[in-house]
Amino acid sequence: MKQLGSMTIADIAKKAGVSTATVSRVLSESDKVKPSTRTRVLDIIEEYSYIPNQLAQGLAGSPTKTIGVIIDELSNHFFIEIAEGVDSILQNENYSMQLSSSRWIGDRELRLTRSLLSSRVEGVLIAPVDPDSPSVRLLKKSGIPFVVMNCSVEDPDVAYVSGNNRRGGELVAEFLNRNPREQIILITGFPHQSVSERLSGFFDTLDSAYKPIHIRGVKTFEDGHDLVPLLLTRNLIAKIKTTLFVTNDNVAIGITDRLVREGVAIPDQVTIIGYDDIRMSAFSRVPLTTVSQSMRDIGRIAAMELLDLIKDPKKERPRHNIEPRLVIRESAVEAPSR
Amino acid sequence: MKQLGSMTIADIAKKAGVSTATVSRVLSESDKVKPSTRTRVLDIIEEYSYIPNQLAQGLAGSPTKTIGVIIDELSNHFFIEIAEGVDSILQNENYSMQLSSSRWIGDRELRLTRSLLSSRVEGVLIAPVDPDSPSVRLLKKSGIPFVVMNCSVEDPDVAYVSGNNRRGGELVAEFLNRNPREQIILITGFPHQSVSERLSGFFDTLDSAYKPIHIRGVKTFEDGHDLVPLLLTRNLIAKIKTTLFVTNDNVAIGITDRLVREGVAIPDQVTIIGYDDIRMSAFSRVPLTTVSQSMRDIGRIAAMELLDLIKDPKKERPRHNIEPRLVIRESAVEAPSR
DNA sequence: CTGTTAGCGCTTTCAT
DNA sequence: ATGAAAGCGCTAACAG
Repeated sequence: MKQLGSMTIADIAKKAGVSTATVSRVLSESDKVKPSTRTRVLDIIEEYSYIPNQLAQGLAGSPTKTIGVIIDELSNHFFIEIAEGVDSILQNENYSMQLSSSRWIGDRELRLTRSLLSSRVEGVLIAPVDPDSPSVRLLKKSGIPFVVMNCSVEDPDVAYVSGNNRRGGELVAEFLNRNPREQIILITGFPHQSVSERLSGFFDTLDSAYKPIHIRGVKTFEDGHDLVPLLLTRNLIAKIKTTLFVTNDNVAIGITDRLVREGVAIPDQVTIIGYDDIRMSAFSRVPLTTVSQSMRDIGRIAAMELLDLIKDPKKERPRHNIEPRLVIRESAVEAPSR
Repeated sequence: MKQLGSMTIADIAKKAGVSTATVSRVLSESDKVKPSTRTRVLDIIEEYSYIPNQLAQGLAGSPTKTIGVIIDELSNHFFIEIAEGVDSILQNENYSMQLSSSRWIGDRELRLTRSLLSSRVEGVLIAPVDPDSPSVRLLKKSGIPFVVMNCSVEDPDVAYVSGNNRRGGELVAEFLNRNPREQIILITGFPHQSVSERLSGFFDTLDSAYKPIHIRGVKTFEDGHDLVPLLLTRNLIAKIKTTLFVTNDNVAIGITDRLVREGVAIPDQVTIIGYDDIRMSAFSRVPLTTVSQSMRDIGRIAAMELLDLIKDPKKERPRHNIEPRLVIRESAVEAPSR
């Protein structure tokens, strides 16, 4: 017996005493096959556990039933939750997802995009490093259906699903205006459109008396952890009543943990507001007050829209801005104490 | 100009005034091309942003440079950390990974496996629902290089990388023997080989005076959360000094959080020991004492072994049992109080 | 160094 | 209802 995987449709055809065309027909569920021969073929297929070669199928023109998904980080719960949302939709439609991570590297993102195009996925979902990145331009040029996640794109010809980041920033500023503090420190990680939007909403709304300090490049749990000593010595957050607005829950959780270890009182002395509301945020050292934008929804909506676009490519490009809301937990509470 | 993606090697060949073979050669970096024609071809490729069709390449025999990865859950940090480890290795070797989740459903796992085989990945990494699942048998039959993760397999012909789960269970039991408590409750989720092994190591080592209660089917953060009221009323854990051994950190974190909310003192009244040491465990409501088995290492080692296996398919199948260690944090401390 | 050509495994008219 | 045959886009001998 031939090695599994090297068996071809021709082998099956021969054993069943039919032509390859017929085998192909039973494979594609086409009903134009006499039931008796159909079952005969199916039996042979079963007997030899024959698996059709997807490459050949794709090349010969049948749809690959695969969509590509590119996210920025595997190790960031934010993106994983998006991927879950996507997965949950695709599974119903019997599509499979090809997931990969750009690691925030534009070049890698472009390579991944090329690779997806070249493997003839039917569509792609991408959370790009930049809304105007080469990969997005490539996708547009390619004509393949795609939707951008976690970015809003100017170009009306590209579909996207994003949180309303400006609004999120405003929510935080409003909270701060209601609950004044002596000092505000902004902590951000990768420079990304979503972050700038959050900040611009934030600054436009914040009482102008505030002069927030801005610390950049803080990207991970560990970075957050390591930042705390600096905050303590340089920004005197143990003396000055401070609010930390951290534009990424992962980092906020790291900071919170270290702050607790250092004996800083949260939220009395230091108040922390995160962004994203990843699942962990409710369970962290001090449950995190944060801006919630359901990532699962972003993933789900993006996937549904993509599927629609695949069915009808000339459909108008949908553009979603999911409304965020501020979830108050323990790290920063509404204090009518003024 | 042709639509990007429908452009073929023949089009490029014609425009460059060479044969398809030559274009193919410059594509494959083969050095047997005169530099001048090489650059000419490259220019044309650039100009039209031609991307070769991977399906055709694969069909025609060139390696796909892709490996398939099947995990049980996307939403479980345990598996994500494995995937990260895998990704970190593959990226260096310029392989890409096709990641998908079985959702603990054997049938889905089998479908995914079939799909991977049928798309001619060069190898697969799988964390199977069961070490003896149909997918593993299929993989073996297929002759494709693969390594099982998070399971140990009897069959000496299959490679695996797993934690030493028995030993992990022993570590917990030893801790309990050293730090006696009035009541022990075992909390497990999906029935899985890794869990049974943990339990058997645990029971074999635990002082026989203990009669642990066993609660099954607790699978997620939320499940853990929701279990607490029951523990309180049915098992009186607020009265009886209890240790909870939870074989999955996700669940342990959920339980811990709820316990804190309910005002139960950890670790004085209730002590919690988890398993896995996912990254979050250090940052959770009460930092978790847990059995650590570096998942990133499991992923990394599995990926390296797979790559080796791809290079030399007749190589002996490696079998790794990663040694675990107990990480003491705040949810259960070593108490010389006896 | 480069071109010709025969497949790779499957789908899909077009006949029958 | 089924078969024959022409591709799908690319690679890999084999010639030259």
